Amino acid sequence: MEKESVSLSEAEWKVMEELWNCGGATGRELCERMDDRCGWNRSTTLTLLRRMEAKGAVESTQEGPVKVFRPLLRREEAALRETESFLSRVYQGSLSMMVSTLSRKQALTQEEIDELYALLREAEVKKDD
Amino acid sequence: MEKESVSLSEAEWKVMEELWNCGGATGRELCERMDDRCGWNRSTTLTLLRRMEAKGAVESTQEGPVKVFRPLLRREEAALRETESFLSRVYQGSLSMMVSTLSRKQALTQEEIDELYALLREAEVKKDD
DNA sequence: TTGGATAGGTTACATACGTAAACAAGAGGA
DNA sequence: TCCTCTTGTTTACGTATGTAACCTATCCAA
Repeated sequence: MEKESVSLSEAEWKVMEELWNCGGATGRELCERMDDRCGWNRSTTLTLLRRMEAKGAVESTQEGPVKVFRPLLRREEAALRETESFLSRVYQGSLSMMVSTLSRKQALTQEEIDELYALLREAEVKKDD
Repeated sequence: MEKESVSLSEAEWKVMEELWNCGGATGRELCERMDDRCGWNRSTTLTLLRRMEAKGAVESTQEGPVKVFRPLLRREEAALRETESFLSRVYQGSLSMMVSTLSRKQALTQEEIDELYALLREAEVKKDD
């Protein structure tokens, strides 16, 4: 329930991804998609959905003969939480240290660099509000 | 042994952090530090070291009466691997998407923005080599 | 009415992780 | 010599995670 404390495992992220993309889907639909995308067995998907409902990441409603699952977490919330935990674990919480590492390892393309410039400019403008 | 496939858990990262900082230390020293920093029991630290040795993240040598542990993974390698896995899990592999999210959530300080600019400039210069 | 498709629930099981108690072996002091 | 401190090893245990088989309730078509 405390959205705060909900954390998603690797596999759960994949399911959430689907849910975020479509807003909500029946168990059936989700099973099919996860099979397509990850080759999961139907049971696997349903088990994950059940666990995710238990931890408050999704909710489900019985609609006639089937269940419809919807995300309870917003993608950005989840991403932000995960990002913070990642940065603190690996880079002492410093985004700059992360980018610096990527740069040193030549892991930045020119495209990314350009996009980042654009983002930074935007971020600065926004600060002036 | 395949450094490629070694992945570190949250707790293991903390131990590696210590090892990276000092280059190597005896079990005793590590137990003390982890107790200081995380309040861990001696056994906890030693168990982690053993598991980490098993997965090839550290090595140990018997030196006289004690063991000395040293990191086998380089910090940057580990950080890079972890970063890639994180980005692909949460942001479809896109660093820009991550920064964009942080920016939208006002999670960037002016200092960070400045540092990032500097890093990007450096990265570009380096590309000209 | 009845047997196969459907949708979902229950149980299972191996591995990973956090955490530590219990145990053993060596070394130095009483 | 014997006890205790130190250092490390073994064993343990609950929870999380990935993965899925098996079971059950329904409902439709033959």
